[in-house]
Amino acid sequence: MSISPRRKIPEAALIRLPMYLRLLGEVTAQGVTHISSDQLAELAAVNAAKVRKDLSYLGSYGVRGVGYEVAFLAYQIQRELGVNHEWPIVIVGAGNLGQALANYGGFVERGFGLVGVFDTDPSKIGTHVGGICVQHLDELSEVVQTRGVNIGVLATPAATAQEAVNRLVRAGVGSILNFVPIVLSVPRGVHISKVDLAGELQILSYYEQQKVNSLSHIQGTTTSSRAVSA
Amino acid sequence: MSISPRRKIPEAALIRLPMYLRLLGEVTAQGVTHISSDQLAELAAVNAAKVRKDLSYLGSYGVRGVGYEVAFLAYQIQRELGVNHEWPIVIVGAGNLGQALANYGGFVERGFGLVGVFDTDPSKIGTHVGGICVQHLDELSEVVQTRGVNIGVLATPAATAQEAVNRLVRAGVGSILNFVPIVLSVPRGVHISKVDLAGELQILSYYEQQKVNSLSHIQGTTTSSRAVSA
DNA sequence: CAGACTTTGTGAAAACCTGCACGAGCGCCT
DNA sequence: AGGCGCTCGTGCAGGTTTTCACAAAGTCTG
Repeated sequence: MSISPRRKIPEAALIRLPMYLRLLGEVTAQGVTHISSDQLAELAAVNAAKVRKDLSYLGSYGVRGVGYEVAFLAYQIQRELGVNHEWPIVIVGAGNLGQALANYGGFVERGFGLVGVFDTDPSKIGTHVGGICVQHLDELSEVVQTRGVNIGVLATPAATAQEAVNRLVRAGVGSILNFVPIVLSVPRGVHISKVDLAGELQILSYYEQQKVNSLSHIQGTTTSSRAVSA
Repeated sequence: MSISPRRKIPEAALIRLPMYLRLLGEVTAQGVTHISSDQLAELAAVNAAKVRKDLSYLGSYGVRGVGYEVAFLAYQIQRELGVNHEWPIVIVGAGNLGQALANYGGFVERGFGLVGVFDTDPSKIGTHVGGICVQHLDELSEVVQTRGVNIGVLATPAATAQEAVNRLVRAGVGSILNFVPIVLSVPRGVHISKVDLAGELQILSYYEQQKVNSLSHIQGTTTSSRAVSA
């Protein structure tokens, strides 16, 4: 009846699938053809039961007493993620980050071909980044539609991000990877995945601060206000 | 007895604090002095009860019937995150991504001053990125110790990432923001935060694939095997 | 000052995720 | 063929996160 699996994969499990897929690629390169949940768990630094449960959402592709066939499992994950074929992507915003992402080899390497880079700054338009000529944002819709783009990367300044998203959505993009540290509003059905670089550092800062605090708690409070400057 | 709050903030709540902090900064710029959990929830696109519970981990800083004083709340979040003072950071790996991160203004803007960029490639060493002269990885330990660096950013090729992490840890770095798509092993107490750019796209790809699948399910299975190439 | 109104902080319920433990199925060896 | 050892798939218990709902505590008005 249905070509694709019927179940929906829980978010928490979904997040780990790219990691499993990458690890399977690595062991394949080493000539490994079969792998147990224990071995994969070790490589992924997670619990083996979790690996089995994650993989069970794809179907019963393991063999009891043997493990998983690496190539077959990798294919099933690819199919479930939809990465068994290429996805064209566009980048909106050709600033620092946008340019770096355009040049980042990791995307195309994993099947995401860059087909457009857009900006509104006249001084950027016409320059080449990542083998692509930067176009004006007004061209976005045209490119998205002719190339069948579903996924966009947002790397504009904060002030223009929402407008850029509106354009992406209007053009037909259904999922957006957002590097701009603001909360975007999008219609139902459009997926946003956020990467907040400074936010990540602030979280790490919390853990480091905790260490400092617990140290000063033991030694007394002598080190508490030293580095407080602008 | 203790300078800092006694409780530990749950991971899930911690992740949202940087967002709240940024939003508070924005409303401050607009002249807002007080804000309710409802308003903040709207800005953050989350449930209001969640906002209140998140903030309650910091202490009882709200006033019933009134809301939160923006400046005071912002200060408390900053203090809890440890971002009320500067943190020096280093970047290891001066490739595409490393250079872009070094040039990325968002870090310094939020209190993370770049004090070193390291690589092992002789052709990179001596070049300037983000206002910093790229040094050989052998200099890492010296810089980390003299500058009191606790946080490092990892952006090397996959093959050398683990070795780079080992050096960071040995030098005394306690938290690492990892952009390299491999599983790192670190001693207990060292915190790793992972950003897998291609992985994020693969997750978006899943959602887009789901849309395609459900469409073809309704219309019949005609579109299922067209773009499968490469 | 009392009563109406607002908003916080938090118990309790619901939803979700993780990890253990074990039954079930498979291959191999004798 | 039968038994043994290995590993998957999953029910269940424990933990975490989210959401609801409401008492408590404050402001404001007349």
